[in-house]
Amino acid sequence: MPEMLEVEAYRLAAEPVVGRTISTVSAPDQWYVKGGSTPSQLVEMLPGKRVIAVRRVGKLMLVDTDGPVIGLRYGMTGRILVDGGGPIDRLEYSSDRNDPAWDRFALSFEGGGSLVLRDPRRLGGIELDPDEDRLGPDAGVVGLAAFRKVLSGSSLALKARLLDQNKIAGLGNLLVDDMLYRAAVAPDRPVNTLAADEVARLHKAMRRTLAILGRRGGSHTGDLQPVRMRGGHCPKDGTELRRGDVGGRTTYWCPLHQT
DNA sequence: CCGGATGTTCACCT
DNA sequence: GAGGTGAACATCCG
Repeated sequence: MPEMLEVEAYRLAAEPVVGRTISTVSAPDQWYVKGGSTPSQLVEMLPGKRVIAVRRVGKLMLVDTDGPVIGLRYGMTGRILVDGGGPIDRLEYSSDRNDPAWDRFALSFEGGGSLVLRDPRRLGGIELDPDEDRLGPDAGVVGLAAFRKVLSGSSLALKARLLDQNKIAGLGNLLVDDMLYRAAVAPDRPVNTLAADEVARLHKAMRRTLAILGRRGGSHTGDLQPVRMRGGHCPKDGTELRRGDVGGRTTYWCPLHQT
């Protein structure tokens, strides 16, 4: 997905629909509607409801209404279109084509305008009243003390724990690799071997990574991104990067300075 | 043609 | 329960 930086861009783009009233709903894909709801329930329940706010926790976007909360997940290739336009035209690993056949969910509003979720690979989803409590604290706001709790009581690999949305919400594959690169910590370190100063370094690196990549324009603008390939070299010291599977995801890191 | 890509969930192991 | 693995979803790119 879009990781949290992209979802935040989507959230911002959706702000203009706050205050509008939903007129019609399109949910053509049953598989895309999660959490035990059915497309027909959405189509019945949402028209007439007014949008109160658009929020985000981690990678989950939440549209508050005076009825149910609408939860939007973007998977890896989901984009938002608001009143016909989108904040991100080109998405890494998605399609440059722009086929309305990939519209998995759409709201139309009284007086005009729309909010559309366009998702080629269909990895995202819609859920009414999603359980927000299952998510860990948002990576953008979590403080050092809470972050220490995230990284405690487990022998799991560091990267696997950082990707666990129930422990800390918002980080994806690219953001984690870049923050670990900056923090100079190896992704396969068991969480319970991290020293207190390393955890502090990770927290600082996470915040810097989010700020810098946010400014640059997204999760794909990390320092590791240009060399994220077989045979890539560390921008810091020129060492050939290691490539491996950590936490079930392809991972690149520098074997020299990330320890 | 094949493998792999910003993700999540579920089944099935140990 | 914790943790690992592989499959599933569908499309594009090298």
